[in-house]
Amino acid sequence: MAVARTARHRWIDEGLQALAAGGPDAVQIESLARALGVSKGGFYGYFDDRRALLGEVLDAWESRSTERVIEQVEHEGGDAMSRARRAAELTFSAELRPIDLAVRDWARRDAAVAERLRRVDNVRIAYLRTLLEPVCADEEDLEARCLIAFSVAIADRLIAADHGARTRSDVREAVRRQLFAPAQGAPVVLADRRDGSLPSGG
Amino acid sequence: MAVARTARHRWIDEGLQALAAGGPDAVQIESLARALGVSKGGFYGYFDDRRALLGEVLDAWESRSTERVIEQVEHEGGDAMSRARRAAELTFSAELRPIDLAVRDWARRDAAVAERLRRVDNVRIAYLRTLLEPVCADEEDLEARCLIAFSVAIADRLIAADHGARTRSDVREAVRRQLFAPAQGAPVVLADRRDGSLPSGG
DNA sequence: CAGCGTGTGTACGGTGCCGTATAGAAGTGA
DNA sequence: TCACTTCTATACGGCACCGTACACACGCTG
Repeated sequence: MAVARTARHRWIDEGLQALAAGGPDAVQIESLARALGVSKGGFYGYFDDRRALLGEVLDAWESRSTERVIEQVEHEGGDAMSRARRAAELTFSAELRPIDLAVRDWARRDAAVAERLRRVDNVRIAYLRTLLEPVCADEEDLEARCLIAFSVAIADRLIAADHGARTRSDVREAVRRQLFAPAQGAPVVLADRRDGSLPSGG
Repeated sequence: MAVARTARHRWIDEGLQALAAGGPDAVQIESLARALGVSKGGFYGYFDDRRALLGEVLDAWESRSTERVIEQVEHEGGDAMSRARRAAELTFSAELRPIDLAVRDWARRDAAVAERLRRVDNVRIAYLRTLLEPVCADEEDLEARCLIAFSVAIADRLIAADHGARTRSDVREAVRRQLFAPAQGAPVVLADRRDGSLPSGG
């Protein structure tokens, strides 16, 4: 059996990069082949067609941006605010963020992609809820804060506006403090859980 | 002089629709021609090439989503919160929102588009500042609230997550109330300006 | 060193789009 | 009615991409 000269996963990785850089339309077999330094000859040995590759590209993105991130964050530990920041860092890292944005745009015009994105976002928000729950007054407050946190994280690179003397990073930090500030109506015992421990659920 | 059978602006309008539906790559001359029920023959009488059309499509979007919106909102009046809601409604209307999102995605890979978007977003945020300024404790608070408001408005259709029993609209309303709640350190006189009047600047 | 299987390079037909050329149709003015 | 101008339909060459066909080359296996 001859050795695989261009491994299957290299097509997927290259596909992820193309998706990040130019959206699904930019995931072109001949273009990926050029980037890999090969011809497209071998591609159809691994994948049925272009659609099949796009599906596997989405699979790869889905697993990398949910399970792997949460496992990593929980493994590192820390209080709720620093875990939230770490989760955001990992989820919206330099490699994953552009893919995330490309998938969101894609989801606007492809129902199957939208369904995948819904699964991913629900996993992410469920995790975010566990981090924000201790400082919130009630469920409505919790949902509002989750939506804010998630929206700011996503829209960050989509918004082009300036903020006077402040940098975007300054403003984000202010938002973060506000998000983790105890609600006026929240129980003091919860508001004081600054060590990041979750309510023991009793 | 013969009458224009397919007016110039019809190409631009159709281009806006195509941009909204499928991004800049979907703004194809032959495709627009089919949608207009003509052939592409006449197109090159109005525009040099495809790039020229895309430029004018962006011009149209830019003017419709800044000046026209603000004029309309100021004309209708109301307090700050309802004016903010109205501005969001107009800016992110059923026709304009998909264009907005498409332009944001486009701006990630085209510097000229990014520069246009920056202009547009700065106009929008400058207006938003005038609405939020009365309830804010300081400039940092103001910038944070502006970023939140803008991010939630933009990310709304990009986020696919559910919110348990609540609808997205419920959660957005909760965010809105929080955004317009007077800051704990804010001057009472400003917090009470619920009629929407701006500080007279003295 | 043969013989084989697997991955790859190259070539091909098909399709869809861009931009140009050119002829014709539709309206205008004498 | 007859030029004349202006817009449009059609046809064309060029290009880039998809998916297939086929032949070659590598590297195992005996």
